[in-house]
Amino acid sequence: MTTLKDISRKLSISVTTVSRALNGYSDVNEETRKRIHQAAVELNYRPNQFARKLVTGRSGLAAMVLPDDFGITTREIWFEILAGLSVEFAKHDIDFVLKVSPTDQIINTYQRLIERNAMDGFVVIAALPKDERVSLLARNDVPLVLHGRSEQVVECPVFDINNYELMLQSMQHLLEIGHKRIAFIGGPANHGFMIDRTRAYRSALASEGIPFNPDYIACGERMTEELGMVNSIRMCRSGGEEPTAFVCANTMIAKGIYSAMQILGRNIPEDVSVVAHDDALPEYRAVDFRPALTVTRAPLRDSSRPLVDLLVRRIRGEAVESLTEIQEAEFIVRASTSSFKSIA
Amino acid sequence: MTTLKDISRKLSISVTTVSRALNGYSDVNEETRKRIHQAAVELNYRPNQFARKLVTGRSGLAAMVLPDDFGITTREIWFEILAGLSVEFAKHDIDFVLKVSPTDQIINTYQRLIERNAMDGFVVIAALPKDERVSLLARNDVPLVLHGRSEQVVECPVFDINNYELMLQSMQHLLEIGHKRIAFIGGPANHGFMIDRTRAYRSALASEGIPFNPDYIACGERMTEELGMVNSIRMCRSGGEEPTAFVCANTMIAKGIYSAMQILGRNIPEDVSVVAHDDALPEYRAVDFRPALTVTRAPLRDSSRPLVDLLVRRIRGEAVESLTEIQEAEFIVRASTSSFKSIA
DNA sequence: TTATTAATCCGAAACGTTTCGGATCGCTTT
DNA sequence: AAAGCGATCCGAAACGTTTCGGATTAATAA
Repeated sequence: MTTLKDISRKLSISVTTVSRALNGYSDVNEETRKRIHQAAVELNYRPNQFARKLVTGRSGLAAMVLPDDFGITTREIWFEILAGLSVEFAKHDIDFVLKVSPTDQIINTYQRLIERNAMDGFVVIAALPKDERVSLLARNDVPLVLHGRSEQVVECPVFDINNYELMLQSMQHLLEIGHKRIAFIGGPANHGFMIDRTRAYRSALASEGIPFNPDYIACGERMTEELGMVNSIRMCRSGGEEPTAFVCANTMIAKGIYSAMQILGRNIPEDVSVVAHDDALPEYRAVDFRPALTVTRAPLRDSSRPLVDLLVRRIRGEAVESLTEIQEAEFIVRASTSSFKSIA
Repeated sequence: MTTLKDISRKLSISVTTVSRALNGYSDVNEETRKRIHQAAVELNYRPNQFARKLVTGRSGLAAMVLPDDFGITTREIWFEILAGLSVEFAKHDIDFVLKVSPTDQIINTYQRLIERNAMDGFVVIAALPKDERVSLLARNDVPLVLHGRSEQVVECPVFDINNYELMLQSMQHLLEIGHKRIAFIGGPANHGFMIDRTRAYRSALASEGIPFNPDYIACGERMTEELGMVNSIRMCRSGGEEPTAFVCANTMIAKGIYSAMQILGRNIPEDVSVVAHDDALPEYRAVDFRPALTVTRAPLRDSSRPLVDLLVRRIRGEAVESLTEIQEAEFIVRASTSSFKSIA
């Protein structure tokens, strides 16, 4: 392994200068910088991360810890997120470490990681309004980036999609084409994104003077096909008035509703309209639904870059105030929504 | 952050002795060791991994690099593997870093990681007979553990399931209950596990004097439902004699065959028998197949522990010869296989 | 001419460990 | 009494970087 000292010796230049040249300091002559760089590539020099960490305090490591029961979502989605983060971190020369922890040990795992002091930062996904993970990390002054907005006023960078707005768009679309009985099937009620979307749901209804019907809203721990299937069937069979439209927190739920409607002998979009939020998972392509699914679209893959960027900037010491990014979703009308014709 | 020096100062004992006490060396008095340990917990001492790495050369980091197109398998499976590795490494106080790399850059990625010299070891999955990753790592003397047997005689620990044996079991079962036209649908022909299983397939046939029919074997890059579906349909429609039994390299393929048979109007197990190898993924539970699927079973989850153990022992310097572990699969007969009755 | 300044460079300390090569002391053997 | 030994401890160097606080030189300003 070649070290600074090797380059220093070869060129008869001090270790200090070699270090400063390689790190782009201004107090080194342009020509010696050239020579140093050249020697560095010739000798195939790689800085020793650990020596560097020892003095700078940076480790070049960032982590994410996830529950071994996969929390609100599925393996595919986690993997999508992980893969994205890994490649984005790599661009900043940061190694991405994955910690899987028993669900009831999550906080302990964070605690240990913080104590060991080996991570430059964390990415925290699926923010709860009062998120213990966030407060623990923030309290210990370790950089984190949060996916999803947390209620607590916290000194940390945040990335999120505009959940309020995208829900509003879906609702307005359905309302415009005449729907009045609109159901919403989503994830855990306590999560940030659900709070925002529920708020938008209610406010859209209110703006049309439609009373809020609690039977038309369903929340489940896991946003799966099953959730969509079970709840849409329940809503249609409850004996009351059936919903004429469904909005779903993701495309898996929509898929479940498609199956349910087939079982119940309802046609999409003639009998019921369906719109979903689309994370753009390759396994659930909204365009491949039959009929093709109307969605608000915000690819999960696209969240990795901003998440990593925000965290890196935080680690570099940028002011937290500037580190917020809210992404707007795209609204794409396809064949799964059509205007509601009341039964003749 | 508390350091050795802090403990040393507090107890008026040299840093050396503190270090040696904490690391269990024998040349420190039992009583002072006690005091040191106590002080360590009082001060909440955590050794600085980076200082340690600097002198020992160990980083407490292990990595796995995977292709961004997920190679032979699916997101769920990768995630299952990742999760298992993460928790097992954690037991050895090793952080697990995940590298996702463009498929055509895999070797470069390894190269860079090796140069940076920041990983204690790698786990390499899905061995090819001549595996460039393996030879690269071995050549550079970096510890790795291999999942799947590689043809090349290589100085590295290996974990595998007994692919030859499990295939033999499936075949013998089918042969015993009278099947003669047995098809095999599996993964990429060049992978170690496929080579072993194909060998077993042919030798089982040979032992019954049944000629090998190349039309009855199908290999695909990705072992998915689609692969099972497409190939089983093709085999049944080829115009020649239809197979009376299928053996599948995993349960997803089996699922595809189930769908295909339904489409073709064939009943399982009356018309065709199906047996698969079962990695025990929660999403594809063989017992939940209708009819329940006969399998050779070797849970993927169970491979994490041996993989990690082998790698850790290799890192610690154990002789490679002792570091091989081959796991036998369990054979479980369920309802998807029944004796072949030639059409009356 | 002398003082100032800018451009380059460098020595040495520091980060927190581990480890090599003794040192000390009291006991046992000769 | 001298030598040897085991048990226990420790100083100092080393790992590879970064960085603080100058040092040197030549050009510029006074």
